[in-house]
Amino acid sequence: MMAAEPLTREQIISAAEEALRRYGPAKTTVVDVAQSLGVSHGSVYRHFPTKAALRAAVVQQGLEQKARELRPIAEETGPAADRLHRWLLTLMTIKRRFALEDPELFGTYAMIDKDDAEVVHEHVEVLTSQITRILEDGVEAGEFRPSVLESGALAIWDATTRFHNPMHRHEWSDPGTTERFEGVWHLLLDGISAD
Amino acid sequence: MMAAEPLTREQIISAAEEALRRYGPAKTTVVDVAQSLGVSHGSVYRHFPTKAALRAAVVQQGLEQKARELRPIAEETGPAADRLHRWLLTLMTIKRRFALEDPELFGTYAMIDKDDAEVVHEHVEVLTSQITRILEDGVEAGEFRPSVLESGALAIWDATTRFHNPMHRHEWSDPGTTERFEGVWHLLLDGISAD
DNA sequence: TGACTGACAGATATTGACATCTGTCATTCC
DNA sequence: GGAATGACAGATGTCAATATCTGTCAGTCA
Repeated sequence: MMAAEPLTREQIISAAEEALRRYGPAKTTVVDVAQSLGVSHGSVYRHFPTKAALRAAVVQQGLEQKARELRPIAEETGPAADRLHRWLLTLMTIKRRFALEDPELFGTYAMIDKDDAEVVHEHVEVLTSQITRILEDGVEAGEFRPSVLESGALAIWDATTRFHNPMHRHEWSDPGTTERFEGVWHLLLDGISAD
Repeated sequence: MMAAEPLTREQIISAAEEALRRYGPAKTTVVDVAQSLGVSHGSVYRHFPTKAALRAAVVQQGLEQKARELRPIAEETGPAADRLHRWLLTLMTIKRRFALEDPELFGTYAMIDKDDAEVVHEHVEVLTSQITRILEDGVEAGEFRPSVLESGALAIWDATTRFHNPMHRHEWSDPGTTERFEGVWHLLLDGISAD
């Protein structure tokens, strides 16, 4: 009918995100998304091969945004231990706030499957490389043991899973969650061994 | 009709466990359980107020059994670090084997909700107290920092969640899981700080 | 010609009538 | 009288008919 401006991939992702936020993953259809853009759903399929691919694109964009928020902390200068502590706390805070403020959209993130596996893997790589950056600074400054560069970033990621993995979201409202995080943080920093 | 031997709570739990193992949580009914015992389902309700309570009892018994398998390691004598390492590895192995060999029954454990919250909480307490036992021995022997007794056991539990929490069972088949566990273990033992 | 449409087939989800299950309790049995 | 039964009401689950959605593609429009 008309084509004043051609439909873009970004517009579709935004519209899909908004729909997911409002109706949740179970209720949003690609016809809904198309309608909110004033086009037919066929046009959406010009840009995304499947509905799952569209959903993955929404998740990817969201995760990239989260990584961008964390990045400044990783790139600061100053004591590495303090930076890492704040980086982890911020990660936790971002996820918790997201879970609370946008439960439907967060639910979309939580129900990842094989289609999103690549997206999630990428996200973990980006974030662990931010951790690695802090660890490198710490090692250089003599704050951290050099051997942590081996598998330290992923180990820190794994050890704090309970506090940032969406699967654990229902435990985040338990009182004492912050204390438990601090307990893990202490262990990560100092270990259990006597020096 | 007849009452040669009175029905016991334990018999019901065993029958329910067997039914859950064979049919899974979705398909087993309390009528099934009663039938396998040759009684009417009314008799089951004499011992358990609800089906959920029966399920919780099955889970509780199973968790107690798991704790019993771990206990010898916690009560050994010898280097505490090695014991803790083997204790965690054994915990991981028990859970992984259970998930593999009895997927239906394991699924029952994985779908915990508020009814089982108390049971799970108890289980965590029992296992963290085993960890505490090892930590105490380690502190006494001068192997571990005394301060780990504060929140160390729970912190170790939390930091290894990925490797023993049923929620993460789908990640256990990833290659590299053992390496990732060892990475976390290393961090827990030594921390990231230079000494 | 290239962005978009809309009718279409097959897949998926919803609905509502029906069947089974849970939990209760007055009654039976020893 | 203590243990078990089985008929029952309300809750939950099942299934097949029906409606909606996904993904395709021949055709329209500028």
